[in-house]
Order: sequence, then structure tokens, then C-alpha cells
Amino acid sequence: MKRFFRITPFRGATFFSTMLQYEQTAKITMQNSEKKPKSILHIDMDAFFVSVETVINPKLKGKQVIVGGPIEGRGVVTSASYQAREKGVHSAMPMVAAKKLCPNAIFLTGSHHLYSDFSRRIMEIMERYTPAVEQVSIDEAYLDITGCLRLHRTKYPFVIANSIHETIANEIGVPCSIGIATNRVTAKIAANLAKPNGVLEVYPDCESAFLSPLPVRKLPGVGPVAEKEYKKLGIREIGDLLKFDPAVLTRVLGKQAEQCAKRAGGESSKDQAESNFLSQERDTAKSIGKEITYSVDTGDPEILAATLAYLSERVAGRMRKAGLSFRKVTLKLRYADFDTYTRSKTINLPTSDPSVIYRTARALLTSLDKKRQKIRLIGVTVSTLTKPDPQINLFDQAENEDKKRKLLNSIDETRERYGFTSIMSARWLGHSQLR
DNA sequence: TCTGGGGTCCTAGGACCC
DNA sequence: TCTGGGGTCCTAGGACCC
Repeated sequence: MKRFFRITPFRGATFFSTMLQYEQTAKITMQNSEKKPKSILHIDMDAFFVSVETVINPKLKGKQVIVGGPIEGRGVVTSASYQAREKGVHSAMPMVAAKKLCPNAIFLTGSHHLYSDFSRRIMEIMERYTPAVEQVSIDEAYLDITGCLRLHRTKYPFVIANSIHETIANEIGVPCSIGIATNRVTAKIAANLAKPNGVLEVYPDCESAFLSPLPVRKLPGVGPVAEKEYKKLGIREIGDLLKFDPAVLTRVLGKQAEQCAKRAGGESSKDQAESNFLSQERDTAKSIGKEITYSVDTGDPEILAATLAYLSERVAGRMRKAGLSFRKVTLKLRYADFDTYTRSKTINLPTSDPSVIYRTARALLTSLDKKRQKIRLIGVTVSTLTKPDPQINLFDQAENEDKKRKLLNSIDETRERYGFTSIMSARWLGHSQLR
């Protein structure tokens, strides 16, 4: 009898029997360990972008809907309705291929602003239940509800999970799936298995029984490459990982395997760091970048230079908004044959000056662009980010820097109000395809 | 059927210092 | 003439996630 997990479909009868089951396993757990098990939720929106579009336009409900880039512009799928998925459409698939599979689907390019706004409202709902919310992407978050069960007058984590599930559905109109477990990895996997629109709880002490029969590919961090490597060792299921000496796995497959072995046992490094949930300062970005795939490959140096100017401005704008400076600039090129190269350069003193990004990227482009081929993609990323230290500025530089900063800030404000292209650097004026 | 764009983290070699 | 070991920084590439 499978006792260790249950999908709760929000009906009174099953709800009650689930409570009885929980009571039983929880009792056993209490006897086995002194400490109360943690209750971690992983909440993940179902087909998020498509769901938001459906809230805006209810006529889309139940149809094949695909959100992604423009078909002519080499776009890919970012979100597909379950009706489209039935036909084999999935995210990251070229839009052209999706169109072949679903010729009559509704294709949308989507609006990131809209999705961010929905995301913010959804996170606000979660924060009503616990302050320990850690958002990990636009449509998913971890919640630690261990400390607030009593506040919500229940012993049962799934009571809170169900309430969150219903509140998001009622107030926002977007379906989600929730995994409940004593640690993050198991909660995340449970949420995935609960899709769509389900809640799945893995009871305390049942983690490895739940995880063992699942394919290793289900473990977060195991992609196609790692899966292949594991297969060579005869590892197919998560349980197989436990049969190996972690030291052997680490030697053969590196640090990644070490993590996986731990996760297979239902442990994740982040579980220890409680501070992750309640840390005051949201960890600052490690890098900020922007890249563009041309709709037609180009070898025109003027277009390339204009694009670099544009990318540098975009990156610098976001960096200033975050109040950061960089030391490293990375240029990325992808040629027509899809071969991809990066070149980077670290400068001595941190700055947020877009012209430094541009000049550095230009120099890197000169050093890299030797292949006699047209370019498909070009990108600029800044990293080694720091909060600018005012003391670094020498006195005579300070005034200059201050003027520059004021100018750049006013540029940012204007763009905020009237859109990015309201103020354009002369270099990319006239290259309308960048808009 | 022709492969986006935003990221994070890990590896590995070489330079340089002690 | 042959040649240590540890630490840190820089660079390039690649796996993976959403």
C-alpha cells in the first residue's frame, strides 16, 4: 500500500482520509526523531505565460496556445498550453517546428511586463501565509511553513498548501501545482509530479521511498549529458545512486554527482542554510547581460558595431538601476553554423560607464571575429559586479563622475517614461531592426 | 527542423606569488 | 640543472535551469 504520498484533489472525503494518513505517519516520525520535521512547499505555476494570457482573454481557455518569439524571427516556444503539449510542443522548441505540429494553434509573442506583474501578485499571496518565501524564478517559489502551522490553526501542511492553491486560483486565476516535503529537492520533484493543478505531499521519513523509483533525470541538475554518464555506470533510477559510494561518484563525475547523491537521499545543501529563506538582502546579481539573434545573419561591421552600442546601453542601464559597477565584460558570438565563442576582459577599476562596455566589447570583437562567416547572435555581459565604492574616486574625478551620473540617471528616467528608444545613441540610430 | 534570452555554477589551464 | 606545493586571479567553455 502506497502510504508515503497522496495527491489531494480538494474534495472533502479524500481530504479527511488524507488527514488520517498524515496523522499516522507523523506519529511514526515523531517517535523516530526528536525534532519536528520541516514543512517545505514548492509552488510552481502551470504553463504560466499561457495561463496569464488566458486570464486576460478567457476565449483562449482549452485551446492550443503557444507563447514564444516571432516565427519569422527565429523564435522559440517559451510556454505552451497542455492542449498544445499533447501534440508534442514543448518549451525551447523552435516556433517553426511548433507551427508544424500545431498549424492551427494561437501564437502569441507575450508581454514580460504583464507576467512580472502577475508574478508579483502571486508572491504577495504566498507572503500572507509565511514570511519565509524564496522566489526562484518568475513562476515558482519555495515556502518554509514549519513555523507557521500553529498560526494557521492546523497540524497539517497540506491544509495550508490547499488554501494557497485555492487563493491563487480564485484571486489571480492562474493554476499552480504544489509539492510538500521535508526538504526542497523532494518538494520540487513532488510539485512536478503533481502537474497540472495538483498538490502532492511526501510524508516525513518517506522521502527515499518516494524518490528511489524515479528516473535520475527527474533530479534537478541532471540534464541529458549527466543522464548519459549515469547510464554508463548502470544508474537509471534515483535509488541506484544510493548504491554507489559517494566518493566514487564524485571522482568520476565531479561535484555535480556529489550533490545528486545527497539529493537522492532527500537532502539538499540549501536546506541547511536557513538564512536563505529569510535573508534580508536578496542576493545581488552575479552578471547582467543582453544578447540578440539577428533574424538574418550578418557580416556587416556597421550593424555589428551598432548592435554592440545598443547592447552596451541596455546592459549599463540595468546595471545603474541596480546600483552596481562591473569589472568584467564578456562578448559572445554565434556564427551561422551555430559555433559559439566568448571572449572576456577584466578591467582594473569598477565602473558603470556604458562607453567602457562598448569600447571593451569592440576590442574583443576585433580579437574574436576571425572566422570568415556571418554572425547569427551577438551578446554582451558584464560580471564581477560590485557596489560602487565612493572612496575610490579621486577628488578631482568625483565632480566629473557626479555630472556623468546625473546625466545617465536622467536618461534612464526618460526611458522609463517614454520607452527605451526615446533616447538613442547616434551609433544605432537608423538600425531599426534593433527596436 | 534548425535551434531565444535571461541567468548560475563548475571545470580546467595558465600566470603569478609566496 | 631540475623543479615543491598552495592560493588566487583570469580566461574559455559547457551543463543546466526557467
